[in-house]
Amino acid sequence: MRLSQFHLNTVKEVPAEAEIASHRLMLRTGMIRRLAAGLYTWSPLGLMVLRKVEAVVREEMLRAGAIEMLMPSVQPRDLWEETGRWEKFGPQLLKMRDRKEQEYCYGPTHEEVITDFARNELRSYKQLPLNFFQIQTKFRDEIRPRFGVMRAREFLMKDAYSFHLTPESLAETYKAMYDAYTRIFTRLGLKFRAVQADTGAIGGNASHEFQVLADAGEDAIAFSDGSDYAANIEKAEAMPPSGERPAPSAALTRVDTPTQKTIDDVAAFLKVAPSQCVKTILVKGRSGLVALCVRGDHEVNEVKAAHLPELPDTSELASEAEILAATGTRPGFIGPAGLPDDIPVIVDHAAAHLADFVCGGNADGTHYTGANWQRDARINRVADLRKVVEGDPSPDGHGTLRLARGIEVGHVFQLGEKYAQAMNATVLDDAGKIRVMSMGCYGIGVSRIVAAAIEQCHDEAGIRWPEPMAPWRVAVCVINPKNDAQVAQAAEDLYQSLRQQGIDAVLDDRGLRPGQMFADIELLGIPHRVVVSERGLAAGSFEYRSRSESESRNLPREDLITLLG
RNA sequence: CGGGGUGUAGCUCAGCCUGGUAGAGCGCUACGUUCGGGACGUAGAAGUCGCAGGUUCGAAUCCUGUCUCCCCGACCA
Repeated sequence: MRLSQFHLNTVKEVPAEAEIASHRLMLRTGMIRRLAAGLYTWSPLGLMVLRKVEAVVREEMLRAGAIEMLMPSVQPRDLWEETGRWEKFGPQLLKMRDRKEQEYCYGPTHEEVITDFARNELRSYKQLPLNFFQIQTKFRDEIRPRFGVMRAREFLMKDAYSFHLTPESLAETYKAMYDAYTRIFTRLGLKFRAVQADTGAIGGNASHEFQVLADAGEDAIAFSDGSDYAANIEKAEAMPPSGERPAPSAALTRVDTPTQKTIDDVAAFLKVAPSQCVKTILVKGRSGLVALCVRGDHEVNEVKAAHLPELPDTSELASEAEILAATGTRPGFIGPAGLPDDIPVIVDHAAAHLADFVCGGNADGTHYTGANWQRDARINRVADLRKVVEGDPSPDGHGTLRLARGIEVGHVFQLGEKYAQAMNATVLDDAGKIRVMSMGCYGIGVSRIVAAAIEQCHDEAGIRWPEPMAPWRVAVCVINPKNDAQVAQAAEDLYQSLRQQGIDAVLDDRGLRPGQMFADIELLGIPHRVVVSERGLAAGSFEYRSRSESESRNLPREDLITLLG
């Protein structure tokens, strides 16, 4: 490619609301342009990168035995009614009507369509297992799109869906996908972790997320420093403290805490550690309110709470009015001691291990000190309710947990029979018996990978692409081609011979001043730069500089080609 | 969904409080000088001030409505 014939439009300024590096750099390089909230146009430059990612994903999927197909982005309502997701998916599902008033949605995912395809196509266990994948645009009407293509509404996704007769076969493909994902992210040159993930409302046996490590990540992940244990913080198990709970030694005493509503305020006011306090949160249960108790220095893990039999799949905080009606007091002064009998008290392991603790007094402006379980406060159930924190023991018994931020770029999932059952996707087994198929699904956020890579690989000057993702591997820059036909010709020759050797090179023949040209090439993150100038020509060499090095070196043509080849 | 902002030239923004017919920087066009780290000079093109209504002699500016986009919150008592 010659840049003089390409469309490149780099800019110096970006809107103040572009907060994170990847968003800013994608705008500055012109890779993307915003069309509306969460909708972006990929410019020719941006598309080159997107296609490179896509190519790696496709190659590895094919290598792992998956087969590609393409499904419609617009999907009819009745399919979604079959799985109950027309309602259940919520407002993220973009719904629309056609001229006949038929209802459709823009596909946020394709389980329904593929399952429909499979039930029509597949008749016999002999056809299984099969793993179909597609790479296409999907749409989710996010509450708050942000960070450019990181959390866009429309995005490019690779989704694979596998079909099996047995759980063993599913597990096998799951493993193959896990390995393929590991290869994909490794090939792309990203620092990532595969972490255990919550299977959520879908259930199923196993699920892993692939997280690119970056401070701007929206997910928190926990990993052990003594083993390869890693999990999304939603999933990471908190181990119960060892040993017996200490015996009570203090008397239950009501103290005035007129304005102290938060744990930090109460702890500071009473001069105790937050870890000696019990935090009580009232949520809406399946019937009536439910009290969740964690230690003051811990936080409730919503996802774990949602697994409690007392709570619906998505729990919600009780409103102040509901709390007042149920307990006669306001948020900030709720505690397990003396709570009305009809409110179940569910206590986290760590909180249940406390003795002589501080908790809300169930009367405005008061707390208790010296509270003790059983003697003063009821426990209906002890459970793992909290988010793990740095320094917690690893659940696998090896090492302690550390926390990091991650960007979820891939997710593998054993769905089991959920969708196949709902949509009656069956085959005959070797005994001629009708069997519901087992399914797995495996997603990769292709467009998100582009942003995640920039998040991980950039510096002051711009992007520093891992080679497999760079729009071009090598930029040949010409200094003052108009003044010297020999220089222009030498650059042209070099460019041609690089191309002939299969080296992915671009010729910057725009005739810009050097400073401007170099700044652009660095902003774009081209891994290798070669400068062709009168000076170098006279010396019989080319000036080479790697994007990751601050010094350039002069190389004769042959050495240069060897280096780049 | 709640709160707060925002919308002015292709882009990034100022002007609005205190009403008098629109500005800067970048970018763009032409010419000249310059030419190895985002050059300089001269001249120029370019905006129904988001939209609708109102107040006023007069509205980018004040009022009402509406839309857009952004930020924060929507679970830590």
